[in-house]
Amino acid sequence: MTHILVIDDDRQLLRALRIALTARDYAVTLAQDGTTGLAAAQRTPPDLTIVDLGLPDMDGVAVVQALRGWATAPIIVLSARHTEQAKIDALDAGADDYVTKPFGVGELLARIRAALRRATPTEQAPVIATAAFTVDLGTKRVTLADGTEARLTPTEWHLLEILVRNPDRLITQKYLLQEIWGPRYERETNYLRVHMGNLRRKLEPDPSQPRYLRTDPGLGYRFMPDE
Amino acid sequence: MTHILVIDDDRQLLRALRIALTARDYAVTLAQDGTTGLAAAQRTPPDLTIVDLGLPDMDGVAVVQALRGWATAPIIVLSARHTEQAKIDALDAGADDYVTKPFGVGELLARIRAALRRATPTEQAPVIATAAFTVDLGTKRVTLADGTEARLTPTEWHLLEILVRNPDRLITQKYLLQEIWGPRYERETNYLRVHMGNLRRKLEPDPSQPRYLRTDPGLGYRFMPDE
DNA sequence: GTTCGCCGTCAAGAAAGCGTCAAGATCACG
DNA sequence: CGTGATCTTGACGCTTTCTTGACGGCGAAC
Repeated sequence: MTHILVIDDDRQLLRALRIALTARDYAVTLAQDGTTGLAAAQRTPPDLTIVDLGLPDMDGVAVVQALRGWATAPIIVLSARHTEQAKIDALDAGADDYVTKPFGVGELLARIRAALRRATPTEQAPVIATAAFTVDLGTKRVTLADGTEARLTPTEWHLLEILVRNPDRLITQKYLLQEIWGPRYERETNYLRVHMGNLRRKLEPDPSQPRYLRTDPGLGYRFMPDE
Repeated sequence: MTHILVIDDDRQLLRALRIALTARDYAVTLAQDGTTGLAAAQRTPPDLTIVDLGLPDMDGVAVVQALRGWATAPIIVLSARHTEQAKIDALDAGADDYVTKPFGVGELLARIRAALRRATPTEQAPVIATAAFTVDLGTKRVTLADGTEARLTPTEWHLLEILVRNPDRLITQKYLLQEIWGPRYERETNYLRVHMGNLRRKLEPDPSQPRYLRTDPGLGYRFMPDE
């Protein structure tokens, strides 16, 4: 059954959503603030998350960012704010949709259907192995050839995850920057160079001669698995 | 470059969108009614389509359905209608998002980014093969007949990609210059000669007697596949 | 036969991109 | 409030790539 997590502090809205969603045969989890919501998401990862921007303990955008750190399931943001900048910020933080209150339940359900429809149904094998290191996307760990574990920073992990999920494929600098830092950082190719350098130092057998994390000058980077 | 198709009959809006989108480095195609829009989509499938619900010749929902018949690229619906049922119908027809007029351009751009972000990066990877080299447009790689990989510069790749996507078809110098360097460089045919020469040196079995990258004197170039 | 336009080639200087380093700035945590 | 980890930011050499101008070959027009 499709599992939906709702993070909102409006008890009345929570109740209405619970009824509407369970009636449509969704499994629903409710949370009234950001911290419990994130905890619930980590305990049992939902197939879709609905987040209110106006939470008592933290900003909704922060919740979206935290979720996007490890989850790929769709996120729909609810808000009473109508300002354009709020929408832009939430969407750029990684939200899939933004619905302004008040809204019709029917519309929200339709947007949920739309978001679920395009969600990748196939969670592929989350372990990528090379001769030099092994990446476990499930447990978020990288093990080196000698058995020791590589300690990656959040940014490094994010970078590695994108590359490793698309073996052999060229990932453009623009895409990486947008995905990791947001569209405003499209031109900060400095960031990429620094973090890619750190990543190579931790993973590559010979960091000065990258074997797995290759640069395509002027275009981007790519992860090259063993033959 | 990411390609966006806009189907709308509001000339003023079309103009505004064209300006905003091209400024963000999107390639834009405009259509003023459903039939020409669908034809344009079929001719060169866009990476994202924006459809107005109120078209002169057909209902926007019908356009969405027609597109969804064969295309998987994201669709964003624009509409002045605020009724909930209209939104539900459009979303259930296969639209990815629904934006009600009037809207801010910034918001639309953010929604475009969101839609493109989650678009399946696993779009089918066309591979063009000849006896001398193989071009993989998905991974952006060129392999020579002897199995080695050809290292192309960004400009060379750009040039090759355009030609190879249009086998047997003549591509004018003007088009190539506009596409790669921008409209101001229409007369710099020097650039083409130099880079085409480099490309031939890397790909052609006998660079002085081009077999695949042919010159049509005075007109332009064309890629000629085997047989 | 000459002239003209167009093309391919070459080489040198200019520009841009890359990896690296190190010094602040920022943040999380105790 | 201090500490350590992480991220940002700027600078530096180095290499690759692009631009730019010049040259000669070739064919068509005259």
